[in-house]
Amino acid sequence: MHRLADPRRRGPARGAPRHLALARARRPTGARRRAHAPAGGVRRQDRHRGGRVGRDRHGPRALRADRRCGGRAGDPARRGVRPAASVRRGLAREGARRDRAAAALEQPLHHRRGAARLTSRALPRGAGLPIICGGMAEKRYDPREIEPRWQQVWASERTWEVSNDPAGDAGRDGAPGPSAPSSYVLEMLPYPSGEPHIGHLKCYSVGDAIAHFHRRLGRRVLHPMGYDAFGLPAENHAIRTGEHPRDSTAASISSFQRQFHSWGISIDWSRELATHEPSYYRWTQWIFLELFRAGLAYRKEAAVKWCPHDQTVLANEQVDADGRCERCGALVEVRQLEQWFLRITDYAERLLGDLDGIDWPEHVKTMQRNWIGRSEGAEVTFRCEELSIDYPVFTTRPDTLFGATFFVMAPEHPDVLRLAEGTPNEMEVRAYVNKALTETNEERGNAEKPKTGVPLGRTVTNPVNGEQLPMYVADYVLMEYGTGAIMAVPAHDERDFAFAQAFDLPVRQVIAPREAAEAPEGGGAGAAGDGHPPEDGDGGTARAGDAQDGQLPFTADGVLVGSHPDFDGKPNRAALAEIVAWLDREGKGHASVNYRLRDWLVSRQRYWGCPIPIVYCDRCGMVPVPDLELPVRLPEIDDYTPKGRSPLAAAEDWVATACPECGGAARRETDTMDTFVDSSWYFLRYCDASNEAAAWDPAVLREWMPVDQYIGGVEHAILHLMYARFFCKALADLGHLDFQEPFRALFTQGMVTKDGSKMSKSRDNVVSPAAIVERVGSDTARAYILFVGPPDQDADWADEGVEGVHRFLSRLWRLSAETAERAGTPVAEPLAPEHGEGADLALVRKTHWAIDKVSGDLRRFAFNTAIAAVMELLNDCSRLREEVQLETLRFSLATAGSLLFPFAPHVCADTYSLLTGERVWEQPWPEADESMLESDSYELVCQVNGKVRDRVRASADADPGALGALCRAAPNVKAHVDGREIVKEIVVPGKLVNLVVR
RNA sequence: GCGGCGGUGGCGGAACGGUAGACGCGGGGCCCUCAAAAGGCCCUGUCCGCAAGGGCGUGUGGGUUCGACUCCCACCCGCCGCACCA
Repeated sequence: MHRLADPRRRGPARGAPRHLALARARRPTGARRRAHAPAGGVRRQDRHRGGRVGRDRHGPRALRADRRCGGRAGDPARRGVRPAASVRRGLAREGARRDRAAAALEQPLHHRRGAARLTSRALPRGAGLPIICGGMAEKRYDPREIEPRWQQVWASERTWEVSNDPAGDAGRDGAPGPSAPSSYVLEMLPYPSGEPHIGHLKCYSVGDAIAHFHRRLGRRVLHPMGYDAFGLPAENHAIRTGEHPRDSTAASISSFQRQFHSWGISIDWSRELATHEPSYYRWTQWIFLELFRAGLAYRKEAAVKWCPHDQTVLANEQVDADGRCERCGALVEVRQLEQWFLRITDYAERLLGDLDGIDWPEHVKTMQRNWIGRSEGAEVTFRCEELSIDYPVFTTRPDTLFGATFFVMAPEHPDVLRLAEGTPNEMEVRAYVNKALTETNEERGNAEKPKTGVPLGRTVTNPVNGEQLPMYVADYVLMEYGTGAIMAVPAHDERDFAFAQAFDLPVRQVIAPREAAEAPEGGGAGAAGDGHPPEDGDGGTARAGDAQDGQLPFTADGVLVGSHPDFDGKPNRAALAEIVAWLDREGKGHASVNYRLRDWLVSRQRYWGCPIPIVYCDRCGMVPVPDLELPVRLPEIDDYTPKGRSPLAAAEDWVATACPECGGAARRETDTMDTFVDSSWYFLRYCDASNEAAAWDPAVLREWMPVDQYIGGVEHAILHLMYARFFCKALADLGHLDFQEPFRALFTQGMVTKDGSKMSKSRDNVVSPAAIVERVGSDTARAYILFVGPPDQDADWADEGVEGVHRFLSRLWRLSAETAERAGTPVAEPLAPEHGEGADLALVRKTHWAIDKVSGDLRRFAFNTAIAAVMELLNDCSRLREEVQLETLRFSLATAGSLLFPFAPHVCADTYSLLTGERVWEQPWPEADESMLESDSYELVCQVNGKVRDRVRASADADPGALGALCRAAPNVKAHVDGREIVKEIVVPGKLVNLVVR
């Protein structure tokens, strides 16, 4: 229920010395107060101001006790009934809070008396005496005063903290009861490098709006924050400047903390974490070992992507389409190295299938599906008789097996040199392989490039017909996909066709377009051209160099020809399944599914990352560090310069250790983990952030997980989101979690651009959030960024638009403050005449309309239209201010503040408090009165042949016949009908009437 | 090439198949002022018209419908992701 009474409802006048409370509530702040601030107050503030990660935290229990001492014991009954006493108490509390908050503020003392009290807060620091006109002070919206004041309240009261025990928060004001549903609202944790940018502001503005909305819908909301603190930028900075990554990271983290506070984001700071703290990465290491023990983390030598600039290997996902390092842009090389991998491919099928059950944007799901790249087909074995080696190949087109005319292997294929050995082509093959391996992805990975390759001088047997196919090595075949070898069917594959043309190889068509195949013998269907399809047997073989009149390669579906009597004439899709079954029976192949997804390479030869907790012992091999010895701490080193091996190798004392199994001399693993490992489980840790005995307590996780709403940029659509999903599934399989998907719903916010292009230092178009907040306040900045357009789309930053939103907030504050002053005592339930009529009714209706509109818009992330609706409401308040009763105005303005609170919390907390004496965040979300959403008459649109010709007033309960008559009678309708025959009359009650005339 | 998203005033953007352009910016006019800032009021898709009113308008061309920004088909343009994936 909406706490604010609809002014139409009359209640008994509240007695009570509210004015006393008011006087305290309004007591202006002053610099002198700081000196006299109660010790308790100061202590509380200090506890929060630093906010350094890893500081001593006071547990929830201590916190609750603290609060009770303040006489704020629970009052569950408050939600239902609202005795006047509670109003008084609330206001008294407000006064005390303001006193406490005052300590941080600098206000000239002479602003502290009498009629100027509102003004005193409103004037900028250092301004002279307020301008008094007609006994009423001019009011001015001053976010620089308002925002810190409310931030202080939220910080000192730890307003946004939630306990893991559903009963644990029951004592606090506005807190939902123990039976309240929980809600986990999470924005992707920031990477602390430098200062927050405007994209952070957008992301956290979206998340905060959702968090506030959920809270006020009565849910217990978990809304935590942390820092993804390991990573290359901090390390590269260290290489340049010598500053320890820990120091530059700490500086950046405190800058993020400061700004998050100044933005007024409602964060539960008691759960703050940073992934570089031993108390966190201890559990990252534990998870790694769990995966290791389960065989999901393993070492293997492989051709891996190597960044020559960062001197480290990269995950496939960290190499962009041009073959460049995602971080530094250097061209990536391929190296054969032994590295750590996580077996994400084991989860490919589930990662794909489970996408169907989560509420994510379609384009993100699509990206993940593409990335997993599932292909169904068959694995078929080709045998090289000379060397007696079987070569399985994967194909999605086993229906074209009879059209295979050659066989190609990737240059990286381990057998290539062996196959060529002793053949006349040996030297040529060697040269080709060397060249291919040193080429960049960019040079090699271009489909437009002419096909190159070298014959291996060997053949393999096509299992379906025993034919000998010449073998080639060519760089268009990739080692990473399938088996690194393919059967080539030039007639039905564009790449094979191009290769066949370049090497003048046979092309044999085995699938013909349906219509051509069905055409009578010798008929001029022409689709397959002369000589195609072949009559019988293999008459369809031609040289690729022959004229093909553009018919080949033919990659569409059709019917089989020239294959095998059992299959010829059948549609290829049907034949495909039969051929696979036949291969299976004959032991020559079997159905198979292939994925583009590769295992996740997680080791990095860098310093600033989580150490891999493995020890190498000559006797025992790879030995995991025992759980009790975790964390394996990152050692101190002096030289971060990349040398192609991990900088940790230089820390000799650290590397040398005893084998946990045999006690003998052993060496530590010196690689660190990819930072994406750190961020693949942080959302679990928030739930139980101070647990020192385990990464989490599964019972606690049950309370919060999975995340109800996850928010972040699309740039993480593949990497982070895929890895986090993988971790959940793997940890669930190991019995540590009882859910499969970490993020029930996902929202991806668009970029913030300036003048249409991405903000960047080189373009010199960076808008700094700190500067904006300094100039116009965080409410304006946050509301603007949500107002400028749909949050999932890119938004262009325009300073003029910011001014517009600032004007809006100014008007809201000013009108509210004036109204509050005019009305005198703030009342939680503004009283007004029993009924409304005229302007009062209109404004009350508009208010309920706004409640309905904003509620609906919030549910669908349409923040821009939600804010627009409040603007409309305020415009009406402003327009009707002289015509409506004071209580109506108070009701509408308070509601406006209530609805806008999720987007502009400080100013709304302020106006709501001025008008009602209440704290808006403790109020339930308003509910629209259905009966106020429709009026008893409306404007009926009158159309003739679909064109609007007139508008008339219609009564809401008029029946369709009456509406038709009303329309026909409308003057301008008459003019357009003009004696013509009305052939049809469409009546849409509540909307319009359309007359069809001839 | 494949997949996804989008194309509406001078600009950002609104519109369950039912009054296209909410809200904001920008622009114009006026009020307040000695003046300005701030604020307030009015106008603002386009063309014709003194007006009433009318014509034209949501990338293009078709279609469905009493009625289409919205649904269907074909195309053009832009952005994003993937791409020699067998």
